[in-house]
Amino acid sequence: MAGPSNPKTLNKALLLLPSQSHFKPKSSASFSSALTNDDDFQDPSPSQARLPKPTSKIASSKPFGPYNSASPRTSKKPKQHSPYGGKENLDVAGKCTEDLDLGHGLDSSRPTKKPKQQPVSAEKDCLASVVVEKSDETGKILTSIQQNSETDFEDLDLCHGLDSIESTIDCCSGAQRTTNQEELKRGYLFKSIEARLLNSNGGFEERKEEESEQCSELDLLLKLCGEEDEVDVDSLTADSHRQEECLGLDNEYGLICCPLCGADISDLSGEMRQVHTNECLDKEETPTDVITANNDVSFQCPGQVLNDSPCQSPKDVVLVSPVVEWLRNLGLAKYEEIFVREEVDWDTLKSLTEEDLFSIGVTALGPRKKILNSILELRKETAEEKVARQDVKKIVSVDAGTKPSKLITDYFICPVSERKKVCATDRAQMDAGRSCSNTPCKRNQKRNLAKSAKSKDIPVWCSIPGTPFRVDAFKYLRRDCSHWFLSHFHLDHYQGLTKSFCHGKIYCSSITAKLVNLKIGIPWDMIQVLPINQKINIAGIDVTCFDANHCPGSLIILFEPPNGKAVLHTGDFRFCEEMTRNSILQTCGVHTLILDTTYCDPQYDFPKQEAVIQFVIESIQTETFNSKTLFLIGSYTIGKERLFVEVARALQKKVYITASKLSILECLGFTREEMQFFTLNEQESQIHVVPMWTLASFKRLKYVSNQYAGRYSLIVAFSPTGWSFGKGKKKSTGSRWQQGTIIRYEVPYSEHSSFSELKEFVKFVSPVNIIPSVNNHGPESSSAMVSRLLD
DNA sequence: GCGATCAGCT
DNA sequence: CACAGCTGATCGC
Repeated sequence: MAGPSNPKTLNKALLLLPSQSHFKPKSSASFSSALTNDDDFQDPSPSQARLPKPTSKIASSKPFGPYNSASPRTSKKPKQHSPYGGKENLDVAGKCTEDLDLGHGLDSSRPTKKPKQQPVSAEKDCLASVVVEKSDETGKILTSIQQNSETDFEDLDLCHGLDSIESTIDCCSGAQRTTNQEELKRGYLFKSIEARLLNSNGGFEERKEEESEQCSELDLLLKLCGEEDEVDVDSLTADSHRQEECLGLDNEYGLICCPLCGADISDLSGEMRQVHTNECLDKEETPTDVITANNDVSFQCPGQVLNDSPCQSPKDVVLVSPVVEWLRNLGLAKYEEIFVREEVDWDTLKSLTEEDLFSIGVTALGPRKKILNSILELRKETAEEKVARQDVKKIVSVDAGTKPSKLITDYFICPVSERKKVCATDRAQMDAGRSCSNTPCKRNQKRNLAKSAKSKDIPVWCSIPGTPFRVDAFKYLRRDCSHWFLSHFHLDHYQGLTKSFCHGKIYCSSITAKLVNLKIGIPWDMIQVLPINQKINIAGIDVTCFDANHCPGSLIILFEPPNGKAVLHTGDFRFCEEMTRNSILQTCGVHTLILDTTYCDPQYDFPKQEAVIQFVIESIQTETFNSKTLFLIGSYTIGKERLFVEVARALQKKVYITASKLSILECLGFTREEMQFFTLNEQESQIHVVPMWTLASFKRLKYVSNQYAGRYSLIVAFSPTGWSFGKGKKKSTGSRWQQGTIIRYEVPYSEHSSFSELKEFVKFVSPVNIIPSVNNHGPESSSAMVSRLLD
């Protein structure tokens, strides 16, 4: 493995852009000359033919805002609230029109929600010291991070008689460290473009080489670490579940055994037992009847003698005793007070989780495990009773066709409170399974097929091996999971999440949490906010989140299950150098990397965001003296904010946003200063932030143009997307399109990693196993992507 | 009538 | 091609 960064690779893209004459912002003269030519495209490119031809329908369309996302063809209802109109406005405006004054700009006296910014713990990481110990005898290198005294020093035992080298992150950051810390202080997202651009010039390159020198020792260490975990290309695409091995716990008081491998799993939480057993099941393909036939459920392993431990007889424990009596039976009378205070009744008791116990004050490991074990028994018994009363066939038919692990799932039953609810989604899935034969409509059959497929196949990149967790898997809601992580608030990741969600807890960043609450209506008590750069424990598994540098609130999540095989899920991310300086990422030793492979192809080697931002700034700057030019900057629901915020900052101009956009921006942790860059008064700015699809076609742009016919004579639109740097557009940093008085730039502003960034990240993480999460249509495409990354 | 979901579209 | 999203139609409750 090479060092954390390769200066040449990093700067290649940056150097590309300024010299591209093709992509240089046109001067005012160029824009003006455009005005004299009324004909269609002046600057055609190979894919021009794909653009829709302008039609005459536009003029006759119903009233809707110039930036309405609806096409003129489909817009039927006049929903106008502002020039932007449309559903987007109604969605949020419906909730907040009263406190949004569309006629005025951003009134500083208006109470604006100002969410606290994410804790800037990356800074802390920069300061964390690194202790590097080197063994002359074994050649083994161990890097351990001292941070918050939470460091696990267990591994240090592996090294003895070592020459200790103490170094700090400084060795890696050098002169840049100060800059980085200052930048971080300004919040994670919006760094000074000026500072960044300075870095992107020669100074940056020189500094990079310097760093490279200084880091050579660290590079060597990392390289050696990498060699310990050599990548086995053959195994890269293997089913991640199969790679999990059963833990052979050596516990002389073994209370509960895995029914498959025989390992003592009494130390694991209920969910972890479920995970363990599921994995054994997947691995060994043990006949399921071993489990299901055993209605009198015990934790006996096949061929094993049941442990006769006194505290594991559920029937003894239950005895219709009240909670206090139950506690006393467990020898945990000292917790009576807590349980009484928290009003834990018998039903509540059965739904308690490890986190609950922690939060009410049962923090000691021993009692906690004892209680959990016993609760598990209680649940099991309740489930048995329920199953005996119910029509078993019905349940079996629902599960028919699912993997054997489904049956094991029932073995380690979910909390009672959750099972009691029959969720809409589950009902839908059950219906889908039942009603195939009685739906004559072709479309219904199709839909049902899709649904039953959905209920079966959870993509490998949504399940975290070794844990009971799912990531961005709301399309695959199932009752066998109660921990649902959401990496960021983009539709393709939260799809399936509705306000009727009742499958457990949602884990996400604070920004995402606000949006999930605001836009979907998920109540706060179903959301757990995850801190950044701080290890926490969820259901017995260490979880650490990092800023993914994708959209605001996006996370990279590190899972460290008890089996020692760490899983790093990138969600959607754009690699940046700061990631390589993160001490936790440097040392966690990733086994499985679930990777955002959106641009996993060498053709996608677009420039750094800073360079693109600078291009847009310069383009606007050259023309802003002309008050009859309207600038449009495309944006997603969330995403691409940095572009227009930096434009506003550099030009010291406000940008116009819609009310709905404002309500979203208010969730994103902008500073008061940054919020001042936005205005709801379209008269106040000639720079407008609009939904991306407004810029998608000239048809729509022409509609905008017509709406502003009196006020603006030229429209310059910036469509920021990584796809502008794709097939047929090689080595171009973007493309320019023109139709009459409308100019559209497709600028390669990407919030996903470029191909070279992906490679660099993979080198840095050095995982044993890679699972592509995008464009992964099966083993073939998956292994193709992986080999490209390792090439 | 409403929410959820899908196909079709950009 | 398809980032991430919008729309109307349809279905079930």
